[in-house]
Amino acid sequence: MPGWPELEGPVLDVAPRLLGATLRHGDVAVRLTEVEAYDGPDDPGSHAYRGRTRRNAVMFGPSGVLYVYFTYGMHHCANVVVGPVDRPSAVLLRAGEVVDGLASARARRRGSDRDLARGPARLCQALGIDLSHDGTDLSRGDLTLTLTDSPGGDVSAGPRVGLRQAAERPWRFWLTGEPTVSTYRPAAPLRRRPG
DNA sequence: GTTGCGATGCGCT
DNA sequence: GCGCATCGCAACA
Repeated sequence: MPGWPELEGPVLDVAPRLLGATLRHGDVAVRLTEVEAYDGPDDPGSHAYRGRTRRNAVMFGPSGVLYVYFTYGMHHCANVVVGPVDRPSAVLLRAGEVVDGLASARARRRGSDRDLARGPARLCQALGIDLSHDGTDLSRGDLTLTLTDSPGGDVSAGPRVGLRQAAERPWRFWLTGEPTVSTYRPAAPLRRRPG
């Protein structure tokens, strides 16, 4: 199947081009301000690094599809699938600015407007995205991605957030100076519980 | 602004 | 069983 031509290139090229794009679900729209690249077969930090499983299956499909996963027992995170079929790459949507449907987004989340979609799980919450949206084609329907020619600002790059594997790769991209970009927190070593 | 830590359930070894 | 592409809250600066 065709996929989405603008998203077919290498993930490191495509990821920064998603900055400034708009993800809309129903009446809520978010302008993306921070994203992170995952390059399946060569990336120890990627869900697809160890091959295809039930969870990561949509990463192996056509570009322009949403990959949603559930983590920490309570949070959802959303990615845009990128690259050709069988190259399981994706771009994690880390943060954005709510540009439409503010009332609906506020109803789903507590906190300041700036924080509504600041962080990958918050972004999903503000947009009402969950596992039922895994595999959704973003080119049509109720959940859509609209690309932009210009991100609307300078792009910065730096280390990925929250990973223990290959976090040092500078594969996180954000719009310089945007207040909605999530605060950087490196992955912490796990402490073993006593007993 | 920062750091520390518990919540909570599923995917994977 | 272990670990997680996280968050919110408390405490501190």
